[in-house]
Amino acid sequence: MIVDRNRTAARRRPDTLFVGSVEKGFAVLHAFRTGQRELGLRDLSLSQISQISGLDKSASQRFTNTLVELGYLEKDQRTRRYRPALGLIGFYYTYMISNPLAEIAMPRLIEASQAHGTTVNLCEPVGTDIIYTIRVPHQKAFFRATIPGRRMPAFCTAPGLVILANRTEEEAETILASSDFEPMTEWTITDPKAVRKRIEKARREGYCISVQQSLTHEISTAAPVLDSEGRAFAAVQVPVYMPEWTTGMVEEKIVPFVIETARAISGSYFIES
Amino acid sequence: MIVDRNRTAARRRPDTLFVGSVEKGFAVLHAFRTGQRELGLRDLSLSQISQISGLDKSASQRFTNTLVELGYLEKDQRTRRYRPALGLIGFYYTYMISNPLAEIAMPRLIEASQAHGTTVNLCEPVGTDIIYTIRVPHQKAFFRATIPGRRMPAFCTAPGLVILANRTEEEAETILASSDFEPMTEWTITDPKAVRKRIEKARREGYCISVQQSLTHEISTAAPVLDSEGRAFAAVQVPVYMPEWTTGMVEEKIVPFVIETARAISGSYFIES
DNA sequence: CATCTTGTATTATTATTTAATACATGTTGT
DNA sequence: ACAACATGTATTAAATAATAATACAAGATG
Repeated sequence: MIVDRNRTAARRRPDTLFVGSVEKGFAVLHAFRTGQRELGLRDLSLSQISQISGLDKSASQRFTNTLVELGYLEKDQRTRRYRPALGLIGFYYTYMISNPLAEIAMPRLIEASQAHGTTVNLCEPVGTDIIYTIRVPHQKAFFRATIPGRRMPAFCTAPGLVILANRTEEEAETILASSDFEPMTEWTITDPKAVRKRIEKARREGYCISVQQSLTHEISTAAPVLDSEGRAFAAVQVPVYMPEWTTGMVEEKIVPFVIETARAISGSYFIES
Repeated sequence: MIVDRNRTAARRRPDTLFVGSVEKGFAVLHAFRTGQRELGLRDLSLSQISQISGLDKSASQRFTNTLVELGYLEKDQRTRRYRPALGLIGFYYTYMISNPLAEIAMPRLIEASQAHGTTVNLCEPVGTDIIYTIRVPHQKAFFRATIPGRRMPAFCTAPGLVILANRTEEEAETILASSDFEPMTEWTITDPKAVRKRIEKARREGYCISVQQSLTHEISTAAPVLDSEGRAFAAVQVPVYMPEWTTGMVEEKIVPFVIETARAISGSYFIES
């Protein structure tokens, strides 16, 4: 994330209610996600933070120092490198505890996971991406794929497609228009036409199965969580792995309870609000 | 969290590398945790944010606006109230993905959960508290008790005590000295002498069982994750509930695999570093 | 051992944040 | 239904607090 230095100029009216220092602080934290994803680095030096965040050396220094003092970064005195600190995870709790969807979904996801012996996840859409908000892990998997908060493009994931399928035509098109269609695996379908066909299929069938679209060996199944108008605002997702599983087995054993779980959450949420 | 307005004066040397605006931004986010815990509020009005954070009206306005623009808060245009937004949960991922302990622990926790049919958690210490960093849920429980990022006082939780038991005398004393010994349930042991006895017991036995100390009906079992010097830097914890479980059953069925899982994580971590 | 890169500390400058204020909108009680 | 109050929003002059330049120290590299 490169901070827009001329934010005020770029906006219609200079936003005097926007505190740039806050954005810059987050830009530093954000550098760690980028650094991990693009360079595979767990910790970053000051100059790396500077490069990735786009902040100059002095700014990196000040914001990094600030974040260390606040407990959101920690510094290895030996290597002089920084890494995310424990203070960060409190924000997950803050979000979840005030999230009515999570409260309703959690027991249902746990129940489904236990009853069917698989991992069961909840996803919520953000821009062109989906985020895994709740994970109830049940098999070992790639470490990345077991952590809540992971972000994936909507266009190549079952939960993303199933949410797009249950939005208005315009909404879906807007999201697709700003998607980058970068492949995640060698099997990722990146042709926009093919992606649209998958969305149509998901709309007709009420669920979506993705094979190795975002992770090798993974068969991902998802069904939408709908509000009272039938608009998707979340998805239940279950991953299983090849070669133990085939799409045939998934259709028989996984699809029904994924749909059922998503429907149960939709129903409870409807009553709540 | 009340922001120290005279931070520079309060510190030995005025810290020119500390950006106060960042702290204030986090103070606003922090207000939501406090608001939820102390007032049970899911969303907050501007004036509530102002009251809880200690920032004045203007500051609350600016920082709240900023956080909304950055996607860390969302505003209900109807009620004009704010609540934590999805952007926040990315920080959990950022922390976890760069955390070697988590990577080692995750598959072991999943395995243990599956093998023994219980929830299995990992906790890390912060100041006088412990934080649940990984949760592998397996039974339904209080919603709060299923969310990673939850913070609890060390003195009244099995993982907290078992970590204190495997620190130096001074370290443990320092932490206890700044603990507030506020009871969490009507059975919480708050007498410092009794707490020290529990720590000694945990040190001798290598594990700790807590009955209804932080949550009613909960029997909590924990064992320490140790570094090569024998210092605890995390704990494996398993909660079960009364009356289905008794301490006798826990000693027989739970304790052995909690110790075993913690030991396995310690061992792998040792090899890694 | 010299050269380069990276991290740390200090400062004058000014741009950004600030707090006061005024206005708009909503809420409450009689 | 209206008045009185509380709360939210927008604007601005003033000055503090953040900034970026610079110098120095400490490692890394060849």
